Amino acid sequence: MYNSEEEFLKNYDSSKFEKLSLTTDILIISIANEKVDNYRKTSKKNMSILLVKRDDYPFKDKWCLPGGFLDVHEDLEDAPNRILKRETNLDNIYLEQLYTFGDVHRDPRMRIVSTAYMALIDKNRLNTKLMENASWFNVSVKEENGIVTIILDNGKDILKTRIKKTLKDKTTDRYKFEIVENNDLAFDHALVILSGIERLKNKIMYTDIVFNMMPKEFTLGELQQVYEVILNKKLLDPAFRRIIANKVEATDDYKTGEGHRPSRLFRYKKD
Amino acid sequence: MYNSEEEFLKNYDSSKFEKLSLTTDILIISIANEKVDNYRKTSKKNMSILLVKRDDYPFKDKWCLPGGFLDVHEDLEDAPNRILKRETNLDNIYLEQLYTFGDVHRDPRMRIVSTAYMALIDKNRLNTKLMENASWFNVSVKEENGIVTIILDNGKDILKTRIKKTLKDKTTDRYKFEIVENNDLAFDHALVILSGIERLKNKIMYTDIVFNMMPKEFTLGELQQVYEVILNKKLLDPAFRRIIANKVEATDDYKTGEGHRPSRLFRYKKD
DNA sequence: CTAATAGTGTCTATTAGACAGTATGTT
DNA sequence: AACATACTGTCTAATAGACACTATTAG
Repeated sequence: MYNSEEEFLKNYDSSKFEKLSLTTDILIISIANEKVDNYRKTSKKNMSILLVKRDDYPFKDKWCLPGGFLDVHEDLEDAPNRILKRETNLDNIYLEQLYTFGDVHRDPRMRIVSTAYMALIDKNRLNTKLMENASWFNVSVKEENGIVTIILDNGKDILKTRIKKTLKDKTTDRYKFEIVENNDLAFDHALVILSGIERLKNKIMYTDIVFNMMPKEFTLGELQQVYEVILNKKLLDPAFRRIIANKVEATDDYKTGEGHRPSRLFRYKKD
Repeated sequence: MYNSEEEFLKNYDSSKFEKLSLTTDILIISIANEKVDNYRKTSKKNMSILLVKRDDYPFKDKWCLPGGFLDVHEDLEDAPNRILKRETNLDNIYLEQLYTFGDVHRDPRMRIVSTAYMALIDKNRLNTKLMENASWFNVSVKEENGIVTIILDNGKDILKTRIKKTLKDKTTDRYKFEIVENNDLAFDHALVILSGIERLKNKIMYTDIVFNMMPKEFTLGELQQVYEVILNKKLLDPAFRRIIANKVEATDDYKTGEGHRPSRLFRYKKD
């Protein structure tokens, strides 16, 4: 054969294995505020994700996650960052690899493996209009008897998916997801959405990732609401404040004009 | 353009995007027993991983993780299972996707993206000889000042790698790994090894994955040793027994002939 | 004044950490 | 008998859950 690595590489024929395409899909998660008519009540918070309406086959007119093909000359992580820049015009977005999906028939066109990422953003940072065909959808998740129902709502369209969730194995915390009902989401993107939501939920209590979705300054009530939206349950005030006490620092300002006692503004403590 | 999905798919030209190769690397982790000369002492346990010596370029004569190319006609998960079967002759091995590595220059031959998996096995299940060139290496990990030193030892070769570990971001628990020193491991496999070890370490306290590495019956002392090897620290007996109390059930048998009081045998409680 | 949220004190229950003690088979 | 490990009791510290109370503004 060859006598050195250089010689080997010079003669290497990369075509001997059949190649395939790799794409990236990105679940961009943020928090939406919904005004409530009662002037005293605080605005309701929702988890919201960015979807794009497909204007071409396959899955024409269905909604899907922003994504695209990995260029052969870019690092794997560069692809989601490039797409995030395109969709939001922002740099330095929190990005985390979620999972790589690679079933043979997940794309009807051809064999495509896709690495899914999750990005968290603070909507206040957005400084340009969304791309055409893109839209924020409020997310609501319900779980009953091992079936997760996800409802996505952008004010015009309401998308509904149901996913069966079963433990892969008693020894682990990993689930097998199977789409039971899905009409409006393209590809297997419902699975990516659920993976991301669960990842966020799991991590919120032992990391500081929420702060990637918060504005510079916020009240503890607002922060608690975000935790509650993500965890999908109410928290007790004193317990919550104990948990986040050493993650935040008080500013000298208050949020006033809310029809009730003003709330102190805090910021994320970085040191 | 096209008027239906069928028509679109019939005319789809999959060659318009440059394709690439995808491989799988598998970190197979198990527990090794090391006999101690003092007849009273219990045998020492080690974490051990399976490596393969490369007999071809690139990285000829270096050690690497078992792996291989993903076939265009198999699901992504099938590739690691196929390789596990080849290397161990076992089915139903605990397998978990770790991470997808895709830097442009991670393979000197060409652009290759690799999805890494972690497999956990109980060595007692092994019923055939290892493949030629394959060998179990005992693992020892030390962390000092953000530098992780991994030493792998199979009784003949001693491989040493040092990896710099820095938090990607204060808000998260994800680290950036950079290889600082590495002579004997091929590709970026040192990173895969560290990712897997850390994943196992993180999960051991809140899942039951250890039991994938345990024989059918074991003493609590043995089980505790495995926890200690993975966590890299001593545990207090009463605390340990509290934690695993409801995961195991006692058998009627004892392990005798050990030069000290016999220990009851337990098994994993599956219900 | 009142509705609505802000913010705190404190009791209790649960869990983790630590240490010391007793038990028992092998040589 | 002595060694090494098996196994348990109990005290203490730390943390989480629960409830009740006080504080403060816009209207």
